[in-house]
Amino acid sequence: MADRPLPDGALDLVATRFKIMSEPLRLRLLQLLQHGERSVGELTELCSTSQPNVSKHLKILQTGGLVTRQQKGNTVYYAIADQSIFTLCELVCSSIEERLKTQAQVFSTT
Amino acid sequence: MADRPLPDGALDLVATRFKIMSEPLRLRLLQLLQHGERSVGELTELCSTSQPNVSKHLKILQTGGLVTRQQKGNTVYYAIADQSIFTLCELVCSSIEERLKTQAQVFSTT
DNA sequence: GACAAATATAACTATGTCGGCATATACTGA
DNA sequence: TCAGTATATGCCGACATAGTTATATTTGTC
Repeated sequence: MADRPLPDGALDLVATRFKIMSEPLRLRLLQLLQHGERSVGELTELCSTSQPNVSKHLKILQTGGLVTRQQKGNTVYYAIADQSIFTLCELVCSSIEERLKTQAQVFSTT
Repeated sequence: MADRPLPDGALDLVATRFKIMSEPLRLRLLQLLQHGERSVGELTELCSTSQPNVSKHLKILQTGGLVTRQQKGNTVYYAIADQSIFTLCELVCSSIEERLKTQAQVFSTT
């Protein structure tokens, strides 16, 4: 609720965070990790895309601090690093839902 | 708090919203509109970029439903359509802040 | 050490996006 | 109607990004 404008350099940081979350596959990965860590192999199976592609996106998520990486023996497990991610998604979902409802009403002029 | 996963097609919609908010200039425009409508000319002056560029980004914001457009005579006023935008930004800011603090602690091993 | 499995990286292509410039459109007033 | 102002659009070049394929790297097993 603080009314301070975003600090000057902060705009870029915030934009970067949003950009990381602006790819459907990355959102899907986050969603798959929501209830616990998963290996790259598991994620690849669940995403119907190539393993290199999954690795690349996981790296982006990790670099952005959204996900943590832990190696156990031969396999690597990724996990959510920041639960606020899901709050963001819920907020956006609600906003979109409301907008679509409003748009829909335009057509139901009884 | 609902624990339902995002509906299937929703991922793309959410990603699209995040993508719209992933450009510094667009965030800047939203910030400038936070306390009331502004004309394209005003926004252009405050953004140190070209007027066509501002118009283009405003169109993207409008198409995404983040901003409304109202024409009064010769000038066009844009305004925030969805206040939840700022909640998103604050959440991201807090998250980044916390992460940076954590990273900073690594260096202060007294 | 040799092999197999899991993950990461590199090189490439195709597509998307930003910003600038020129220009078109819309409105106002004389 | 003509000039002037405000905004939008089209085109272009530079650059970033997603996905694929091939390959490298790491780890565990024999």
